[in-house]
Amino acid sequence: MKSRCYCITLRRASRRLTSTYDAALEPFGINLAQYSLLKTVVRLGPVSLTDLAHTLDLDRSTVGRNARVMVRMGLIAMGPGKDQREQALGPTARGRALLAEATPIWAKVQHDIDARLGPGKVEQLQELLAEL
Amino acid sequence: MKSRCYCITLRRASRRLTSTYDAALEPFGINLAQYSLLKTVVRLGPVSLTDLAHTLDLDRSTVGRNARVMVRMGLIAMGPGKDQREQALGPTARGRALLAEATPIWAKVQHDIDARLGPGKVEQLQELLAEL
DNA sequence: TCATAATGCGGGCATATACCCGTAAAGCAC
DNA sequence: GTGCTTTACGGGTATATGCCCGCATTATGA
Repeated sequence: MKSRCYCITLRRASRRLTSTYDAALEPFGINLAQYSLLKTVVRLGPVSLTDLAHTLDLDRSTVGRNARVMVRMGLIAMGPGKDQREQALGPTARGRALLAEATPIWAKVQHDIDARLGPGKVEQLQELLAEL
Repeated sequence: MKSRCYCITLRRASRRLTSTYDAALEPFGINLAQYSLLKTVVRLGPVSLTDLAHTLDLDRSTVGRNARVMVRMGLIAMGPGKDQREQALGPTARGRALLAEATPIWAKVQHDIDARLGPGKVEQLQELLAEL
């Protein structure tokens, strides 16, 4: 139980919290990682895989594969980029709509966490995590 | 960058910290998840997959697969359990030896984190993570 | 005792994630 | 302009992780 390994504690918390978000997003047919990807794609407009990966702090190949799944879902579209080699990712209409629908639920999860931890705690947590 | 999603922040921190531990353990040919599994198997002696999964707060099938990799590595052995259906996992001599070798390095990583965050911060972080 | 329920696993399926290698395209240096 | 380097990807390989289903075994209750 009480593994003193900081990393194990962190990983466990990450899994648990992820599943909370996943459960909340489940009615929309997406999970947290996909929600995050979709939101970023909407925010950055047409964006290359490399830039997206950099923004999300994920490996490019990871983003590429995850994006492909969402292309299959019809939430994201891949078009030609500035180059012959570059892919430009953008949201589809359905992607935008889904994001708009899901965001209030996501916000509720965030709010619930705020409420559970109490004022200032989330900021404290974010700061500590940033220092890691 | 500043994704305000608490979960994304947490996941990112988890990935980053994991890669720190992974890098430190790399000379031993194992990663953090494997180190954690090995340590728990050593601690619990002969233990079933189900109990191990419960202790690690992981899905049983995940533990089963991860353990299989370590059986291939010769660090863990699977034997008959109390039942016909139960598998008993235990460390091999090599597994024990590797754990003993790797633990000081793991401790150094922990210590470095302590030093980086400053006194009390780690406890604070652990508490916050536990409340999630 | 016998049928039903619970337990312990394995395997299939899917996502998430990273690293490495190869290919194609673009940039640069001379 | 030719050749080397950098950039952008795709695909292969591997681990991590969870869920569901099916099978075998054990426990339970009528």
